[in-house]
Amino acid sequence: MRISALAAAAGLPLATVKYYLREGLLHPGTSTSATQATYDESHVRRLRLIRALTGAVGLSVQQARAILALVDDPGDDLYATLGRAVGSLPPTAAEPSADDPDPFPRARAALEALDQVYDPRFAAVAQLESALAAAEAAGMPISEERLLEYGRRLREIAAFDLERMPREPHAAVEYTVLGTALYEPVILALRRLAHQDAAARRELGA
Amino acid sequence: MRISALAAAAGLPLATVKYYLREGLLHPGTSTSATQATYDESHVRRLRLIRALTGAVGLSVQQARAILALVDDPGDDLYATLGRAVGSLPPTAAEPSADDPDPFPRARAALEALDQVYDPRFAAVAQLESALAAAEAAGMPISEERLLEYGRRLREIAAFDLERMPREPHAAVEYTVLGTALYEPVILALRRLAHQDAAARRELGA
DNA sequence: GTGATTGGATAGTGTTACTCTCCAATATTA
DNA sequence: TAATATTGGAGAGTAACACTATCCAATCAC
Repeated sequence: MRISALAAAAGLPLATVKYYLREGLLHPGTSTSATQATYDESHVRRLRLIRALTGAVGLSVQQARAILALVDDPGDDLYATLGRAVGSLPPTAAEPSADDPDPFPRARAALEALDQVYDPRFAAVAQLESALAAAEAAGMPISEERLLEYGRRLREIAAFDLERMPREPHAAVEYTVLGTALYEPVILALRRLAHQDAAARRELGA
Repeated sequence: MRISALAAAAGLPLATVKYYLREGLLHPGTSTSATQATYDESHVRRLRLIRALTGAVGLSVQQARAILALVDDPGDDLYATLGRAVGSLPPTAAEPSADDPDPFPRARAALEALDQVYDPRFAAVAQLESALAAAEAAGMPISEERLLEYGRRLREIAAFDLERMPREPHAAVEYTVLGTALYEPVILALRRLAHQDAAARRELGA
């Protein structure tokens, strides 16, 4: 398959495929001469994955590259790889000042209340802190009761996810990293729809 | 309070405050002369809300304006207002072609399986469809089992949210719209942390 | 052999979220 | 009161981003 066929197969403009190639999101094809290279199914699949990440998940090209790099070439430590993956997912929280003895007080309290591991190096901790701080600044702080409720339900979801993780290490990383990213929009949409469903039932029932 | 004091109180550059004023996110102060106006606490609070929405929630200025307009001036129909609010939240899904008899097959099937209302006019339906399609395109389709599990947990969360909705209509709209937007980053962070917690426990336990 | 296509590079485009500069009209301060 | 600073308002400038377009000589396909 030449490049124009690849673009057609993925339903993308040729210029865009060249762009992804240039940006290193898509691995090069096999050169057959100075002005020719061939591409295969793996390139088509990769383009679909790139579009899923930059489209529905809403990643920037940079962030998508970081995630893809992790999937392509994971470390042997799932925990650390997952940490790095989460770090390259939005929202990107600001780095804490290095000398702050307690840079994430809200997140630490939350995790203690939930009886979960608190590791300030993990990017999601900073994300949680800034999300809690934002809710607070906006005049809608999250009560401990709400936090416990959310935390409990999400731990149930996470347990479900973990149960279904493939055994084989490379597949496990791919599943975990992509599952974190790809299923998040589904989760948000489902919550919004659950709200709508509840509101509709209330409207009709009252 | 003059504009520079307002900017200082909100911790923002003066130019940025002027920008939000120009863009209509922040209501004007009370003019006291041709080159003077005064601002009060409501302006400080509004700036904090704007930053929460554009920062942690990740809205664009356009999207934040749409959300704020809804909070300022909601219709009397909570269901419809919630629908409009969700429509202005990311991710923005493409409009379906008007003549398609079944524009959201995956979302429809999902909602039927969950025994929830299916209303194709609701923006979250399109969002769910594109999220499911993206997961599928990326080679990680969501099984019905997973959908049921996620849907059930998120309905529990939504029920909790609804229980705590204020009775007074204006407050209810504000709670619903801002709660949808502001708590989403918290939910994502909690899921990521639950994964991390589970992975850490497994690492140590094994 | 001739016109189309290729890989590769460079430059241009439209959008977004600020940020800067300027201005004359006021305020504040000395 | 005179010198200095600040204000509201408008316009232009900027940096990042995700493409998109143009160009080129080398090579294909017919």
